Order: sequence, then structure tokens, then C-alpha cells
Amino acid sequence: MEQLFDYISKRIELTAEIKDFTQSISTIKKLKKGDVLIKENQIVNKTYFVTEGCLRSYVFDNFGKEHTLQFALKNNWISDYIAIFNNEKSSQTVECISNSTVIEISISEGIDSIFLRFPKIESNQKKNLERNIISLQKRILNQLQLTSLDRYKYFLKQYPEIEKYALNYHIASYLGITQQSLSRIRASYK
Amino acid sequence: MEQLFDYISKRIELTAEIKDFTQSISTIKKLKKGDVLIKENQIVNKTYFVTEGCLRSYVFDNFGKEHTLQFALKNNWISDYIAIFNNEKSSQTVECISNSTVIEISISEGIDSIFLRFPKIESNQKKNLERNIISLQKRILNQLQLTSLDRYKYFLKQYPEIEKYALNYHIASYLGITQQSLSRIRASYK
DNA sequence: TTGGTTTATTACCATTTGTTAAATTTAATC
DNA sequence: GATTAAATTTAACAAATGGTAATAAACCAA
Repeated sequence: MEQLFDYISKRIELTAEIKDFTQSISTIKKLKKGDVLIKENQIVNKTYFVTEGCLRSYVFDNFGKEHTLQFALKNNWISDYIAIFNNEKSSQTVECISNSTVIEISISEGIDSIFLRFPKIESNQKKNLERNIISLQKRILNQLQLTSLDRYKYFLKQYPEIEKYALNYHIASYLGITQQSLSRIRASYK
Repeated sequence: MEQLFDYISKRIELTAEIKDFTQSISTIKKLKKGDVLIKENQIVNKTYFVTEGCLRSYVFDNFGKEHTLQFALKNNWISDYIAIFNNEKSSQTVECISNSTVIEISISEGIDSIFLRFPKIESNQKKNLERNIISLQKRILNQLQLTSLDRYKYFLKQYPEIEKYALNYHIASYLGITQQSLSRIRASYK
């Protein structure tokens, strides 16, 4: 729990009231590698703050291939935000790729009510959304202008400890290449 | 001006007060094909609502190649949001790819002050940011899972009238392929 | 309309990436 | 530690894409 408080206090002033309320809507969950938090076609009403380990979100295409949208390491949030923002069923899967600990908060009774009670958090949320937009735009620009080798290098800079957690094909499917291609790139890179 | 009011009124209740204030911070600009609204390495303090024509934003890579981040047709906003949100100089160029009319609003004296005065607009802005995140995530997923032909088809669905405005290489650099590749795709598609 | 410029298409070849399959390495289980 | 399973690497070939250049088409200005 402390980790989430640290995270919040870096962004806004954390009062005892906020702490108590946050605690009251949070559930700490210990998870095992392979555990799935969100499945396709579910109603999504929860978001997860990672305090330990690593999760990823991905979609299946028409051929059953997986495509990784996001990795979430320590101090990151993960869920299916397309489903949440659009109020529709999940198209993404969120799974643990290592033993992990997360703090689970419901959207409707948790996040939304915290926004109502604490306007400061709500306006900080705007900042978070903006940051999110920036990182998505940068990822698109990377996809447009970098070779797969350069995307891989950039990815490693962004997630220096990811190789402890992610499999080859997790990373490849994030970069938009096959696992064999990634292998080749790694071999030529050394 | 009416077009911007229509746009706003679809999202929130548009009062006379909001109308007046919006008008007071807006400047209508008639632009010619080729006009550049934002250049690289500038301070960005304006955002543009397109009422006529088409604009695009793009970056240059290290080799001088352009990569299109966004097209903005009628009723869309365009600017360099990475620069605005991060409060840094522009890395993008925003240019008219046809004769266009835009409504120019400054960020600090315009948008920010409208948020302060009209909380309803501010909270609608959160929705806008969320919508933006969704469309960026979807673009990334498309990039990961679709062939360039399918990305092109999807693109045409999204922007049915874009071919009136955009050059071959505008579209190619949005899709992440060369103009020659796009030509080939078009030829095989017919 | 003409001539010049820009844009689009096509062709050829080089490079990259995907596909399939086998071999190797690593990890997991008993 | 031996056995099995899972993941990674490598190879050979096919397909897609990029680069360069030539040609054709479209556009623009005088």
C-alpha cells in the first residue's frame, strides 16, 4: 500500500483523508505468473496498480496471434482502457508474466468516487491522460520512423529490466515483428 | 464560428456566456495550401480547430524523411500536443495540405482560461483526452496486426474524403510505408 | 496551349521480414 | 539428475517492402 501512496504523493499532496479513502477502495492481490486479470469479452470495472512483478495487456488478431499493447512494471497502471473509456466489453487480455503484486481498484466505486471527493486528484488525472497521449504518440512515431533494430534498442532503454520478465514473443509482439525476427536482430546486435 | 459552436454543443450545453467567451479568444484564419502553422523548434501556444480543408502534422527523421502523425479534416483539432503537454518546443510541423479555414485559440490565454471559467468544459476535456487515447491505442494495434493493405483500407474508411486532399506520400508516411509501396498496394487493390 | 515542375506509377534489384521446420538451449517437473 | 516440456535460435526459402531510377500522368504558371 505504501508504494501507491508514494506514487500519489509525488503527484499531489497526500492527506490522511485521501490515504484512508484510497485504502478503503483498494484490494491488494498476490498473483502468480500466468494469472489472468482480464479476459476478452468481459465487463471491465477494475484497474490495477503494479507494486511488484510485471503484467502485460494484449489482443488476439483474426489468426489467433497475440499483439502486446502494454507492459506494466512496478508503479504502473494497467487495464483495458478502451473498454473502460468506451464502456464496452474487453477486447484485451491482461495477464501476469511473473509472480506479481497489484493493488486492485474498481472504476465505478473506486476511481470515480475518488475523483468526486478529491478534485485535486481529478485534475491530476488530466495530467496523467496527457502523459499517456504523449507516450502513445511517441510510440507511433517510433513505429513509423525506426527500423526494428532501433525500436528494440529504444524499447530496452525504456524497460531496462524487462528481459527478466518478458518472453521473446512478448517483446516481438510489442515491437510488431515475429519472434524469429527478434532473434535475428539480437544476434546481429551483439 | 458557428461550426465550432455546433461542435461544442454536441458535447456540453452551450450557454450564451460560453459562446461570447469562446468568440473573444478565437481568431478565424483563412489559409492557403502549403501554409505552415507550426514549425519545428518553436514555442507552441496555439491549437487549431479546422472548419474547412485539411491539415496534417508530421515530424522529420534523421534522414530528412517526413512521418505523418495526424490528419485534421473539418471539425478536428490539430497542434503539437507533445510540445503543449510537456511545455517544450515543437518537434512537429503543422501545415495546410489544401486551402483551409481554421479557428485559432491560444492555450494559455484561451483554452486554459476557458477551463477555469467553465468547469463543464474542463471535465468534457477529460473525455476528449480519453477518446484521443483510444484512437491512438487503436492505431498502434492496427500497426501491429494489420498488413499495409489492410491498414490502407482501414485508413480510407476512417478518412473517406482524404484523397481529395492528401498526396500519396502523405498517406504513405502515415501508414509507415514508402510511396512506391502504396502505389503498388493501390494497383493490386483495384 | 506550351513548357516546366511536381507527383504517381512502374520496373528492377537489394534488403528485410515472414514462414516453416529443425536444432539447440533453457527451464520445469518428477 | 534425468526426463519432459517450453522457449530460443538458426536455417532455407518465400513474400513483402525499400531504394533507385526511368517513365507517365497531373498540375501549374506564363
